[in-house]
Amino acid sequence: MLLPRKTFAGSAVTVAPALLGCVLEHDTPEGLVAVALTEVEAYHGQADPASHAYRGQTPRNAVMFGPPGHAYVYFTYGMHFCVNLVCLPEGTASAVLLRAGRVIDGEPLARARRTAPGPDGRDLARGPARLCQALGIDREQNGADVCDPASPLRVRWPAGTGEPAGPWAAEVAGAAISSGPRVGVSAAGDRPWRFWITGDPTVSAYRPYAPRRARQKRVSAHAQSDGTIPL
DNA sequence: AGAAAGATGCCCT
DNA sequence: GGGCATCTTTCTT
Repeated sequence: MLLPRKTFAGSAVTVAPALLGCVLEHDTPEGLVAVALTEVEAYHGQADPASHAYRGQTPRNAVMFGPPGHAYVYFTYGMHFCVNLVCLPEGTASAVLLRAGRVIDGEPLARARRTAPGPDGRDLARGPARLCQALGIDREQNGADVCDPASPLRVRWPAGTGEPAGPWAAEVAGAAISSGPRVGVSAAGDRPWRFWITGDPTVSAYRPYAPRRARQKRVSAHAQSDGTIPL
């Protein structure tokens, strides 16, 4: 069961933790690879100095300003792709960067796509660029509608579940959610807009930008009944 | 026109 | 822990 578009109606900061535990799958001629999302980051559009949309709309970030529920894929460092899911209505830019996941389907294909898969499956999709590599996501998927059942790239609830009534999908499965500073972000690095499944081995190993006193903060207990985070 | 930096990952020491 | 690979966007750092 795919996530309905209204899942992406809120801002990235509220949508990001709700995506943890949900499944991103990419169906290609080579086969299907699916990952359960374990780590995400929110980028809050033009109000966020770290967002690609901070300085307004450009050809590159146009998808971020489009309707919610679409994939914004960008190329970086001359060799890597990263994928975001767009939030908020058309005309506004807010997106969730998908940083890591656990491969739950199509592991042989994911392993074949990765250049340095490592001995265990933990790092198959650990890190935003590795996640894209494992799933075979590149420029072709920029703008893809992840809410469309006919789309090769889509997002669904965990198997056998529907929309969680109160808590988030990851918590339905008994996991706790943590938040902390974003990775590689110098501007606004203090905002705890990185979310991950507590203790999950597939969460990327990078330290937060300002790690010294930026202690991890548990947000699960602070979540409101509608699944949003008080800011 | 040109340059600098970037929401990184890999491999080597 | 650090250098390298290597390209696109954006602004003239």
